[in-house]
Amino acid sequence: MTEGVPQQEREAAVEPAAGGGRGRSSEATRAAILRAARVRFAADGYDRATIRAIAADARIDPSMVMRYYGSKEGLFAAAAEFDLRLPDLSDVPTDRLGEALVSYFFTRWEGDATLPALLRTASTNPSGAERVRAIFATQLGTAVARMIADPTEAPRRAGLVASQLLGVALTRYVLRLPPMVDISPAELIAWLSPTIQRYLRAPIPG
Amino acid sequence: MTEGVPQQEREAAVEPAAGGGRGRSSEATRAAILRAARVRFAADGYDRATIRAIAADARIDPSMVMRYYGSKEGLFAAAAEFDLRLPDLSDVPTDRLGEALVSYFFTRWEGDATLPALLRTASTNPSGAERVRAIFATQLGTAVARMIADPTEAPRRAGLVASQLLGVALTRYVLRLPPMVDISPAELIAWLSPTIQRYLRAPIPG
DNA sequence: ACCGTATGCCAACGAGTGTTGACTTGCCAG
DNA sequence: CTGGCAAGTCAACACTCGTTGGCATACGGT
Repeated sequence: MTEGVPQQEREAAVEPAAGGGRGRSSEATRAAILRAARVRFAADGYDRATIRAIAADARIDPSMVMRYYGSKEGLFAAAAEFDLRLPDLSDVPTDRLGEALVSYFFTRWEGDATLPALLRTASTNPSGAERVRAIFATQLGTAVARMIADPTEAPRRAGLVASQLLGVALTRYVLRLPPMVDISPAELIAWLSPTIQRYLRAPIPG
Repeated sequence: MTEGVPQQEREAAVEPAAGGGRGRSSEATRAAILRAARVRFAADGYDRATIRAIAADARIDPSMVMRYYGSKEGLFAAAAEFDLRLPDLSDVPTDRLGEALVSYFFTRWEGDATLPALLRTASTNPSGAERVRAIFATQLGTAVARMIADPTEAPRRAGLVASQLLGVALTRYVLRLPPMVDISPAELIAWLSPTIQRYLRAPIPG
């Protein structure tokens, strides 16, 4: 009763015959494993997501996971390849950067369970936490740096932005606090935009 | 190399002889177990914190944990007994409620590792998540209800407040994003107070 | 002195984990 | 047709986990 994913209906549709020339379909199984791994890691986190369960979802033997990805850590590393895909916001008026960033993050997350997976894992797994640190330092940090005048303020402002956005992801997708689940994305965007806007552009308080 | 707590120096000082009348010191061991459990759960989360490790920290046999707390779930339930201890803010001017709440949460968290433990656990353990939901629905929800005019808005506003405050706890104490770790509590309070103030008191946007 | 009882330890069980190696199957080149 | 090779299966190993029951020990009351 602690399962995150129903046991039935695993890997419904598979590619009939992947393109390539030689070698039957090793790339297809590789992809199937990765897909199943993403779902399981997302639902259960690193520790509770077992290789056996992932293999069962992908309808292959657990040993194939080892053959293709070396170890559970290796599989997770491949599954958690994560690109925020932050768009270019250079033509957004500076007083609407907050709204643009919040709106984008929502369109990105509502259909992709990778971020909750990352949060779930990073909470208990040191290498998962390191990965989140790297993602936000490089991707969000550099994006924020382009939005502000003094680049030395970028890390601090990016940290504040992350604290609010990850807080929403945590309460809405992971903890599932009812008020945060029930609220509509539009209303949430309206509430959050001024916050992010201030973290990005307001003068440093003191 | 995945250990959260160094193996040495476990349970340094123990009460020489707890007060009571009969029965040597069962209450002392009970407390020692609970203390060690809090540390381990805080550092490692529910899954990675093993009963054997907790028992070793408390310098007793794993079976004693079962005797006193029935099961690992029971131990966690006892260890995660969590009271936000929100103070009475009824005499705070309404335009400084945000600052008061943020300041309080900081004095509460900086010396107490229970909240990170709860977050770490709730991320992967369903009953842990349920506990967080209950805590914030009852404790924070009712506190917020007393701060606003229309009580029907309380859950939504409390959810928003939780998203920011838990986001800070997550990024500062669990993920340890460098910018959020390095920033001083005073500066963090200055940044966060307007956010919380708005979530508490601003008219609903639309 | 004795005994009941609470306190604690020890060894073990059963289940589940990641991981490994040897075996079987089916395809394509020669 | 035949040999080689990649894809996949199977059973098992070594380990750790939560949990259990039996056994030792030392206290307090009588």
